[in-house]
Amino acid sequence: MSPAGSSRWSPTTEQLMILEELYRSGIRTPSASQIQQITAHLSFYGRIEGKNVFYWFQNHKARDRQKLRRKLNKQLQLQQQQQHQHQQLQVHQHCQLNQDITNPFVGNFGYPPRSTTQDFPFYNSPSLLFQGGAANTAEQALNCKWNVYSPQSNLVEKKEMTFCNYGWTLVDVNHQASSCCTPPLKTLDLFPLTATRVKEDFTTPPK
Amino acid sequence: MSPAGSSRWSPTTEQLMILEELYRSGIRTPSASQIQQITAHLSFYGRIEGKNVFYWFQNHKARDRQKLRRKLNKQLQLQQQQQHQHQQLQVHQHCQLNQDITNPFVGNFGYPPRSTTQDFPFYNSPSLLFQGGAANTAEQALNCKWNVYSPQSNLVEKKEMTFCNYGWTLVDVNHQASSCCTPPLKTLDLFPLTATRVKEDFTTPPK
DNA sequence: GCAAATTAATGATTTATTCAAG
DNA sequence: CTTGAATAAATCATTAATTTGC
Repeated sequence: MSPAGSSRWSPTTEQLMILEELYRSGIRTPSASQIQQITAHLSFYGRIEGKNVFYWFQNHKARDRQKLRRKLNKQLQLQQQQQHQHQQLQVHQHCQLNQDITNPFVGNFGYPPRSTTQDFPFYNSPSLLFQGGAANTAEQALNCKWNVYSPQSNLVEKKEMTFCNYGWTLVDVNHQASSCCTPPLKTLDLFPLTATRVKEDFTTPPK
Repeated sequence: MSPAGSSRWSPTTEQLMILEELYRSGIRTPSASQIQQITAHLSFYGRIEGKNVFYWFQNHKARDRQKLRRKLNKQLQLQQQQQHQHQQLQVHQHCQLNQDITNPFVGNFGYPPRSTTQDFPFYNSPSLLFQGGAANTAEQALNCKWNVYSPQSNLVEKKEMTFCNYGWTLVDVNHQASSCCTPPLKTLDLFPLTATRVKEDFTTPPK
């Protein structure tokens, strides 16, 4: 398939399933640390990098919106056609609606309140300096260490995660408050493999 | 001004002058390594990070295009007004020009041929791990070392630059072909402090 | 069945827009 | 009002599906 590494990443089925599960569970714009965790987790199922995760969510979100827009446009067109018929029947006057039906940008979808997150977005963000340990496929108790370089503080922070109980646990390495949106030393429920919540409709109301 | 570091970067006058000089000299979308070099250079004049340089060029380019577009639009509007007057005088017929004057996207500005550069763009790119040396303001012979982490090769490459003869020289650290657009071991002319070329018009013809 | 040729999906970049600090 | 920062939209480019002729 990929002789000596093809040019672009192709998600494996398992990776894709997990990504979609995360998306369904509400994740849209994962923070840098979330991306790190997701990447670490998914790298168990095949080659993957943080930027792939970043791009995946960006694209998936965008194309979701796109799909919704098109659907709404069709509905609008239908509605207007019906209105038109009505008008022809009722013989009514000038109704030069200035709504551009062909313009795909109709719905003003509710952007989430611009994140005041302290977590810098991925592309400003730490590069992941894996120090091995992730490729250790022999052991069941996987452990994943990496460094996070914060260009803001100019510091390198050590990170570590352990795979246990069929889930990843973040290990507190240097006991300092991680100043991250997710509290440290807690089992992150990023990977609800026991998926119960399947919200197919994520049409959060705009504004 | 900035008690313990204000939230966003403000370029110093010198930094700004150099950035503008670089821009005038033709740089629009600096590669990762260019950003590193520029950042290293400018950090001599004040606190600065790679992302600042990245954003600066992005914004400057965008707002330049914006300015040009507005100018062209005004010209077009004037032209059309004049045409309109002509038409009224010459009493001529249907001339429903389908050019949308209000549409700000008029000029098809010549995007540079999509970079086939091997150099990954900045946000996929190395974070700059400065290892000190840049703050050594006492000595005239400045030396600047840093590491470049490539998420693609998962390798960390050592880099080094030395300030001498009123310019920066890239030092070849590990003797491997840097596989970078600029040949190593050569004085980079990124900072033409002896600026002679002042091309105010960068209207490269489209396509 | 099976490749070459087309088309559809989708990963990766770049540009446009928006927000808010100063 | 200017402009650094962040995000969304548009675009490009490559891979996968699918069709087509044999």
